[in-house]
Amino acid sequence: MVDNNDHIHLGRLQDFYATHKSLPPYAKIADICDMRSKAGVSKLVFRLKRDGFLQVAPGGRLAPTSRFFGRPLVGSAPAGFPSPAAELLDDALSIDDYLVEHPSDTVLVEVQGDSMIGAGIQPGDYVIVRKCQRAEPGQIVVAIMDGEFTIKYLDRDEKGYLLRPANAHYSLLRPEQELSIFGIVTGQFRKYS
Amino acid sequence: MVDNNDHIHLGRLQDFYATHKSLPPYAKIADICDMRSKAGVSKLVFRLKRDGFLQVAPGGRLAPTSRFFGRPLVGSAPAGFPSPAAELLDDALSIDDYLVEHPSDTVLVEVQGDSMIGAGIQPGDYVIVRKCQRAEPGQIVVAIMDGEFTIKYLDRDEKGYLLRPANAHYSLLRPEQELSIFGIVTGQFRKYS
DNA sequence: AGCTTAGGTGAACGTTCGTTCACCGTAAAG
DNA sequence: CTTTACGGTGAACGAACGTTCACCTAAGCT
Repeated sequence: MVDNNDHIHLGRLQDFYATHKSLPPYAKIADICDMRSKAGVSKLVFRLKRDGFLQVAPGGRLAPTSRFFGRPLVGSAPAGFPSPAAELLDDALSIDDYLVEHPSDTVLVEVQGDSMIGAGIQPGDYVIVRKCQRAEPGQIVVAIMDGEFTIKYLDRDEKGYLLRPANAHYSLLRPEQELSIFGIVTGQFRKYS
Repeated sequence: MVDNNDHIHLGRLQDFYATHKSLPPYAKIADICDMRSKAGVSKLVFRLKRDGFLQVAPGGRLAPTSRFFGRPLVGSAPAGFPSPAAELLDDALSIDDYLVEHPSDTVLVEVQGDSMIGAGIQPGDYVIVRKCQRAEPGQIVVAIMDGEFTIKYLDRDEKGYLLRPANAHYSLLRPEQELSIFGIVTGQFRKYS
């Protein structure tokens, strides 16, 4: 463990980033961390980079790493007591980052109907959809039928593609002529009031 | 509505930010957006600021606004064709903000087991848990039994509280003595590989 | 046609950036 | 009691920053 004040400085930076979604220039960091010289900041930044909290993004700007975000992820620890120490699992900074890999061509669609209830997709849920025309059998897709969105498994048999609901009360859909795919379902989320 | 290419440029910036958690300097933005001059970027940034996608953080750095993160929300529009124009209309929301109302006492728990499959909560999903000791019957809670997390409906009958799975293969759990509630499930999300 | 609007270009310019250097004070190690 | 290591200081400096300007081109309008 560290015996210096870097974790305090880091905390200040985390607060700033949480508020402004951006890291300030060195002069402002000095301000935030009660330092009086940019040279001190330069050394601080060196340490935080070395320790894996900061990195340099393309273009040269300072950027946070995944380690910069203290994110409470509690594992379903099978044994023992759920300790806060076991929280830090890596790789996702926020739910947004985890669910949306390509923001520019990703949209949300609200689920209507219970045709996918067997796949854990309920009415009122939102699905995260990456817009694209091509999809693989087995994927859950948003297709356009009769001008409406419909969410189904994409399947194919010897006669061609078909849309399969995850609900025994619905039947297979075989597109009349051409199947119009709006996008691929890459995620799903739901909120309990 | 816009008739220019700014939403494409914005998309590039969103992708960059999603990857690097930081906005690049103008020269790099020009690079990203296939522009050849910083002057063009300057005008682009002016427009994106005017339209509420960007702002200037303390220190003078460019920073995203909440609108920058808003994901286009495509309704299950019953009529008409889903036009890209309809997407950009203001129904944008940030998944984080939507799902997590109280960040300071909210944690994520990975779901293990299929005891809540009937409620659309599958193994591998994440549930958003607001830590608190009190819960109401009917809510989905994370309880601690034998040192392990367990996700169940909280119910109560004339004999007291009990934990009810959403899976016919599991049976009701009546806590031996005291029921230890870790938190209330306020949301759920899942990612498809 | 002629005019206007709007996005983009390329160069110039003053400002600000982050680095570097010698130096200071404290605290642990020899 | 030195010595060393380390975080921070203050000034100086070249490089990079974002703005500004005149100009270009294409599209829309009358």
